[in-house]
Amino acid sequence: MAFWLFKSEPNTWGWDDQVAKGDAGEEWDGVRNYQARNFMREMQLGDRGFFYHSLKEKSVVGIVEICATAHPDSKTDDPRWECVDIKAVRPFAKPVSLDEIKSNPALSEMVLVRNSRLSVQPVSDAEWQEVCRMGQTKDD
DNA sequence: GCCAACGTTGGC
DNA sequence: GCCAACGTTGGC
Repeated sequence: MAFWLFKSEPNTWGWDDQVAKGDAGEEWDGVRNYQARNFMREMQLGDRGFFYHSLKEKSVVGIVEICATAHPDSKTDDPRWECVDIKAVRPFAKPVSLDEIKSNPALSEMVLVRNSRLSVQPVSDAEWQEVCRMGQTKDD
């Protein structure tokens, strides 16, 4: 299984919106960046991801699961853009802030630290485990 | 609200 | 195909 990170502005599409969609999940639409799209094409059913709030919060707030693999983005007619569907799995007991991630040497190579602008990112196994530990949340 | 970093666009 | 100009993102 692979791990990912999805970034969103909470006032546009936040964790609470994602939870409201339940197990049906929702398209991760609106991505207009080739790197991010290519990562979504690699995603498999059952892969897990972090849900990250940018701007004021700057924290990983929960865990999501891929519930549909890449398909055309319904919000555009441009065939270049695809997206996956994700559903909320569980919130973090304790949100993990960007500051905490940056100050943890084990996470210094995270894409979130290296390239803060990429909205869909891969996360390594070790990083996944570490951030889950910091968030005091089991991924099962 | 500013600005640095990055990606995209379009003229040549 | 290069590169300058521009727009967007997101941390500060």
